[in-house]
Amino acid sequence: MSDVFRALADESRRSLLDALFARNGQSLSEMAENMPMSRQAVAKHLAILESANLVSTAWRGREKLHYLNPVPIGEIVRRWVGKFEDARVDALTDFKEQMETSEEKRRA
Amino acid sequence: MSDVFRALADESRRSLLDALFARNGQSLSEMAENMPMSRQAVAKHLAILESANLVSTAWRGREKLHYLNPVPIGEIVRRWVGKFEDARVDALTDFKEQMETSEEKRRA
DNA sequence: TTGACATGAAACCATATAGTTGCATATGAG
DNA sequence: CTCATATGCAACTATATGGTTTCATGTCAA
Repeated sequence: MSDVFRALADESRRSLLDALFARNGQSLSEMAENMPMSRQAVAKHLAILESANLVSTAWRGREKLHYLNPVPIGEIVRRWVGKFEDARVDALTDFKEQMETSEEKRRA
Repeated sequence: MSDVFRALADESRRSLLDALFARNGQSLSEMAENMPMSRQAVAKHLAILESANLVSTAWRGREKLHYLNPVPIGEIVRRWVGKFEDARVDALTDFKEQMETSEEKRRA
């Protein structure tokens, strides 16, 4: 869970996921060509995505192919974030009430 | 967008959001009491959450009250993550096909 | 007014992170 | 076999990050 959020926190890594979304199964070299950094840097990012289970890999000869992970880790994120969305209306209510209370106090 | 993911990347900040989910409208001091770090550290975390628009604040006298932001930033995250979930099945298919191709090649 | 309380701000420190370069290893092609 | 290609690994650097401590400011209450 923590790994997933930390993996997604980096813009370069989100770009890599976008690249795989556009074309799945790319090799490291392929992906590195489209990133403004060294191959080694890209390899590190991909390793982080892999250990967060957002990407899975398969070797084909000397190429390491990268795939968006079929395991729906995204569900975890959605559920966690969704929990706060469910509280949205109540939060707004509480907020407004608080502002009014504050306003009454100020006038008194 | 980037701010949101970076804000959510830290465990302490997710705890603070959880705390506000449990009881909305807490003051800085209140929140700091339940965190294993100094008040100043908590203030920094809350500032980050605020600038990512995940939390909004209102002053009541000398207290600064914190609220889960009614603006549904979560939607952004859900939509971004959801995009990849939509690709889930295709990714799996591509992956399997790739593995089979690879297998045939190996045997050949 | 005075003092206690709530927050803000700044300097500082240790570690984590994102990147680099250089070299080693493994595999496919000729 | 030999060489070019694809990746891995390790050392190193700069900056970002999360935390601390100290001090300043603002507000309520007696």
